[in-house]
Amino acid sequence: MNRSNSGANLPALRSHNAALVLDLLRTAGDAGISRLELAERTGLTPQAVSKITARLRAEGTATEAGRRASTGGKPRTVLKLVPSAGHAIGLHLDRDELTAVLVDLAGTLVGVRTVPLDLGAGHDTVVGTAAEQAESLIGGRPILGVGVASPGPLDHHTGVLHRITGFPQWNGFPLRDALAARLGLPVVLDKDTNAAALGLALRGPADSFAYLHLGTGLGAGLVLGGTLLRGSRTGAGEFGHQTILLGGPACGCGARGCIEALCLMSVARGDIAAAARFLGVGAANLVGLLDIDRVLLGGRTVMGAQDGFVRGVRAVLEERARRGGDARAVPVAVAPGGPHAVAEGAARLILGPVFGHGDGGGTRLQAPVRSSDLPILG
Amino acid sequence: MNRSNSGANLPALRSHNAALVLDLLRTAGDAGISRLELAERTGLTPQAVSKITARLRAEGTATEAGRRASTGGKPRTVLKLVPSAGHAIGLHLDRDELTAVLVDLAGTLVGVRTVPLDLGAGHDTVVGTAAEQAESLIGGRPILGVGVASPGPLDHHTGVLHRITGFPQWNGFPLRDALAARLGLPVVLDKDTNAAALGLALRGPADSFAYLHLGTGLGAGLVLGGTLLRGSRTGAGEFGHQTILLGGPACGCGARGCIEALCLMSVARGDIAAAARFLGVGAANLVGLLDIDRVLLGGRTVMGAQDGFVRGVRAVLEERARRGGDARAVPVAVAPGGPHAVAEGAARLILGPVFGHGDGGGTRLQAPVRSSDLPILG
DNA sequence: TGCACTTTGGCAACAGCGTTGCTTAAGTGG
DNA sequence: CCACTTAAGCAACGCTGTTGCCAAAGTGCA
Repeated sequence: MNRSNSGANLPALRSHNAALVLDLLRTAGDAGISRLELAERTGLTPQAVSKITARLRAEGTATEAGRRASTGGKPRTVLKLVPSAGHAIGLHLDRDELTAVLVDLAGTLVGVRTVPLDLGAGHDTVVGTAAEQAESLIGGRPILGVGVASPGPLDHHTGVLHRITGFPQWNGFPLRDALAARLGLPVVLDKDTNAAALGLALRGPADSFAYLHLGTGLGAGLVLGGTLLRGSRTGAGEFGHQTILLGGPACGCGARGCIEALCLMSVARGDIAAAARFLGVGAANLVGLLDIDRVLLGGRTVMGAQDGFVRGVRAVLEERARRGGDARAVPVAVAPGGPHAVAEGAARLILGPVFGHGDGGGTRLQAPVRSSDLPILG
Repeated sequence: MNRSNSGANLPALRSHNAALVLDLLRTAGDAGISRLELAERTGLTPQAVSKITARLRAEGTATEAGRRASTGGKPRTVLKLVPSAGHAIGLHLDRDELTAVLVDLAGTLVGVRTVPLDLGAGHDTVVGTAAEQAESLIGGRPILGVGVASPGPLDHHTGVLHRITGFPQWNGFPLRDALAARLGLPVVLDKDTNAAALGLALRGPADSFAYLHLGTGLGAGLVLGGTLLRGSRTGAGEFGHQTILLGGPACGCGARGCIEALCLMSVARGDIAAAARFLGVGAANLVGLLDIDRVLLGGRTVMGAQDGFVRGVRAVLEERARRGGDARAVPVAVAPGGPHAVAEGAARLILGPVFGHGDGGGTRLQAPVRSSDLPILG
């Protein structure tokens, strides 16, 4: 059950268990999972799992798909998620382009559209373009909702943008509500780095990790204990302006010795190794402070010199591990996912709550979201 | 309900709601709280709250205590927690002394004992002394469990100590199990900074804060979104060895420019203002990265020059807020709680789960903890 | 081929949760 | 004194996961 301040009743109990089972089905993927395995993993009795899966099958969100080999008795029946039982839209609003994706319940990409878009154009133009792209992908399908990833800062709870660097005209604009009104769908807004981290969290097995994004700026998405850390005012992840060199070179933020400034200066000089070392020092600080399992790198600058950045960051973390007497350093890798990773992560803002992850942001999809509320079953 | 991977059944539902109500009763303190207010706060129906509070009253953990003024009808009956319905022991194992406290359900200090203790003495001596101090405080009362706060690093899940700086002989010692076997009570082990932070979390209203402890070393306890962050290997909060001055003075850890080294060197020179500024830079990094609401300072060194440290850290944070255009800087204060704060926080390791906070650590008190399982009600 | 055994999974009855509908208790105000 | 308001409990209820039992569907040996 979610750590919350609200009481739970029978429907909440039911949703919780259904979401848990759905999540295990999702994680199992094409391999599927048997009822008894579900019972072991959830701690529920086999009979309870039978009832829950029967409901899910009746709703169309799960299905039987073959059997396992017998171990001396009746063979186990394999259950799988039916990915087409629900879809979500993910929008990545970047400074110069808009990427829209349609994904199914399993998170599989069903459709993509990318169009150039000047974030400096008027509110109506941007909202209109975003809505058009979303609608063209939907194609009449029932949609759970729309997740939007935007450069920060912004307020995830209210869905309002703040002062985006270089685009002050968006300050205070209620993007979530504007888009929700235009599309008639639930919309959730979050920072691009958070969306990327969320996509990675649902993809991989790492319980705690940091996604470091180095593009025109430097930011981080933090997943701690399986949960995305947004902070009190959706401000968490401001990694670029961590001071690592007191009295160092001036940064655009007004301070000195910020990681971002040091990295970008090195990159501008063409010295990737130096940039990677600065990034590594920041990563080492993160690893120590938060005790994370993994560091993932992304962003256009990193993608332009993947090996150099991974090697440089890894070297700093290995040095740190040696000092601490740890057998193994925290692994470093380039974030998987390709060019639509952020948009796909944005879609996960919608899919997450269906599987019991997070709270669906400011806009609760339902209260609580239960599988029987999937629109397709309406 | 707790974000977990385990299914929930009716007893779990009942425990969850009972814990929620108990927590509201605890928070209300001497002022008490009415049934209808409980219903509003939990989202449960008034009738459900009536049933739950009736059970709690029957068990002895809650009681009626007067009525509020009428607002035109029957006046509300005020309910309060019965603090004496349960007690917990908190032990603070420090390098040179042991503090043991006995607290009641409300967290109120009932008894304290402090004895000198050399952590360098043998395992049996230390465990024996700890057990003796605990037993002398218990005095036949039914006890929920014993929380132990120790210098890190250690593993909170297994209850095993790691390589404590200066006391390598404890490496790998299963302190939790040793003490549990000796006392016949559930024991939970955690780092001293975590215990301190947990005590502060249950005391104040701040949802997210950092407790920075500057004594012989520098560490942090992080509470994010109401939950103590322990990290994957109970390693979170290693704040002292954050690099803030690349290529700076050498630190005992083998790196250069660690906050701890910079702070302690300044303190050694008697330059509290400089130490506070270094601490402030680290705090500013934290505030940006985690978007916390509050910074609290503690530890012997801080307590020796409270004003200097608070002013210095505050100045850095205010400068940071000005740069970011924020109206208000994150507030800084000395952590309240007095000399037994850590031991009291350790006791909260046991009390927390009763009120639905956290998971009770490696040793689950019960599975799940429900109020009817309080030993006193046996 | 037949029978014993193992394992899976559903049916039916059940205890217990919060909810609903209604009644009783205990005040205020004209 | 009576109408009204508000609080809180009783009883019946729907629905949850659980328990006890049984049918289905395999394996393996005689």
